Amino acid sequence: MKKHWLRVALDVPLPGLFDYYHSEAVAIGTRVLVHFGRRQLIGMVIETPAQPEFQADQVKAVDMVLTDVAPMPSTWLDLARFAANYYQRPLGEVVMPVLPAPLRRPAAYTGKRAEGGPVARLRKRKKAAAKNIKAKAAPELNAEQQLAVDTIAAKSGAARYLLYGITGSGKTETYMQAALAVLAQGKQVLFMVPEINLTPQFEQTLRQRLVDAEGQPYQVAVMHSALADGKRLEAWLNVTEGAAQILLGTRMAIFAAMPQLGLIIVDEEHDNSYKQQDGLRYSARDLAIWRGQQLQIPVVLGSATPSLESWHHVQKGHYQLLTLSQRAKAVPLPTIQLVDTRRAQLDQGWSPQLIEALEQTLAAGKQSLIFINRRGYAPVLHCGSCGWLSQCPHCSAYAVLHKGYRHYMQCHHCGVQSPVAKHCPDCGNIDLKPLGKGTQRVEEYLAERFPQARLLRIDADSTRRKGSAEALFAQVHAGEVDILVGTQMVSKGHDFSNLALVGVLNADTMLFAQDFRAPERLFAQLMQVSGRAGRHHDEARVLIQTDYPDQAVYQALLKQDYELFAQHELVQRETVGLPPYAYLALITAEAKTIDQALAFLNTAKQWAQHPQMPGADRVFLYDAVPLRIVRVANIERAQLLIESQHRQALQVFLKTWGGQLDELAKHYRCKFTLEVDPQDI
DNA sequence: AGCACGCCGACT
DNA sequence: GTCGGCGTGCTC
Repeated sequence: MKKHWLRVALDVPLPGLFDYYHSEAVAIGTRVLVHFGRRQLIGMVIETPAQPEFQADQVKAVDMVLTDVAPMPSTWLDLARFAANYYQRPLGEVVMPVLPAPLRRPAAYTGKRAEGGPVARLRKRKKAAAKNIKAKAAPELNAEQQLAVDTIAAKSGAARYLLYGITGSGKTETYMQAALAVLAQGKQVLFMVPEINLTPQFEQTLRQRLVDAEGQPYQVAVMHSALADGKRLEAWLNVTEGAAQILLGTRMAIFAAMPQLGLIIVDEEHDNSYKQQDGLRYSARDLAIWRGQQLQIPVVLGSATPSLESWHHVQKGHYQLLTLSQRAKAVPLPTIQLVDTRRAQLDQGWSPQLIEALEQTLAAGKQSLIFINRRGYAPVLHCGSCGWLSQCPHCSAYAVLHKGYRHYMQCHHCGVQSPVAKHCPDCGNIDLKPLGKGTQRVEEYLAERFPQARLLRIDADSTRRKGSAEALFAQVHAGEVDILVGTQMVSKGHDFSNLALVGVLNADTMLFAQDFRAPERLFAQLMQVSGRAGRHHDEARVLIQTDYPDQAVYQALLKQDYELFAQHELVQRETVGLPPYAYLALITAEAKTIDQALAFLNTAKQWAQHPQMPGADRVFLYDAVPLRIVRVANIERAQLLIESQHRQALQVFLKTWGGQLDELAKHYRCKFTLEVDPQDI
């Protein structure tokens, strides 16, 4: 019997592919059921070599060739290969986890109830009739929107656009019309959104607006992680087999195989949730750009506050800028005011201006939103009388107070430690306090101060139960709430028609987080939350309390001027050599003791300095530092930042160096992760 | 990552 | 006497 050798990708954290054989030829991209050690796994055939690389007498036969779906196409495998290489993970950790669970679960094929496999069982179930959707007519586009649509539709081949438009400027309608032009050519469209459960109306808009010339709706498939296995499989089959023309999904949707893909749209492209935070740590936005290039199709990134990476690409001429500067409904932008809290008589953190605004809004029968940031606890040392902050002498970052058996200040960027200042170096004040107080008392205070107001808090805690977020938002829309207290959850998607006031309490704690992207996030967040107010209302106000009204980010917010902010921030980034002027990778090590984690990272750094290490002369390694939250579940964590001016040099370096770290980690009894293009430092 | 083997502590 | 803790070694 002839043995057909197969090299199979398996979802195991081991480098490389695994050799198997089969009695007949198997096409590349086919899934196979195999024995691996003592367990059974489903993997994917990646190569069909003439000879195995592994010792031939130890190569096992494949248990089953799974032909219930077509082999994955070669362009899809190229995308997976690129992602595996770029993010430094084995190919099996890319190709398998991105498939719907039933397609990679052995029990779905071998179990007692597995007859025919999950795909056959799905097909056997009676197909529900398509919902009758009432199509909506196309609204008239303004000149800017029309220009954007025409520009996107005019060019064939690869093209990258940044659709830069303020809240309410009609980005969504621009997407729709651009999509319609592509759909009319018989092509598919991929829409990506940060979090689907926060934007349910987006799906409705797609279904209502995307109809063909005869008024027949195009088929929409939806994909996100909260979807049940069967539903996800169904959506996946619909797009891969071309039955659905539109895929609306979160970051995972970038890995859907779409045979006729003709346009990719990434809405809110600056949003952090496009970056996967475990396993393969990919950026769906960046992969969208790659995929557009690969397939020679246009990619549209949309945002009111683009990532500085994308803005930089515009300035370099890599992306074409499409600007929407007019509000579609001719409603003026809300006015933004800064409340200088150094000069205000605060009552438990509340300025008289904000209290007065709340009173007025209540009296007018309008709604208010108090926006709070739960992650505002970075203990930057702060002088209340002159505003001094514990700036690191070597970086554009702040040294953070470490409390423990001994107290010290440390910059998490360069690792430099210093003693805790006993008095303010600028004015001598001895009453230095860490900035960043808790926010739990916000609701209590409001309840006390405004006993007649109906309060509602929307955050991760209050919406833990499935579906409860929608119920809470419905209360706001129904006018059952006077003052809404919310975290960043409320800043996305929802459009509150009666909202006339937004108050921001602890913005400064967001600004002085040790992450260099903190100002960028703060700006995007506050612009976005401001956009919740006054979308149907002509006198909406936003009040931001701050000790630092002169900071560039607040001055830009005051003018609602993204370009001013981006310009300022890019100069800073260039000066200190941070993205988008440099490329980063981050190693995070976990061990029983912080010493083990640090020893592992320090040795790894020494290895990097070996003259023979490829790319080492063009990368810079910072010192290993403990994480801000060092200890989690009895594991201590430290990290090491790697920087290079050259993406390719960093890639080459990581490939060799990163490949040697498994062995080293074992020696120090560490676990580690390597993240390319980290978003959170 | 799983999964099994293997060698030491507190229980029916 | 066993149940079970998690160290360590292997997976084509």
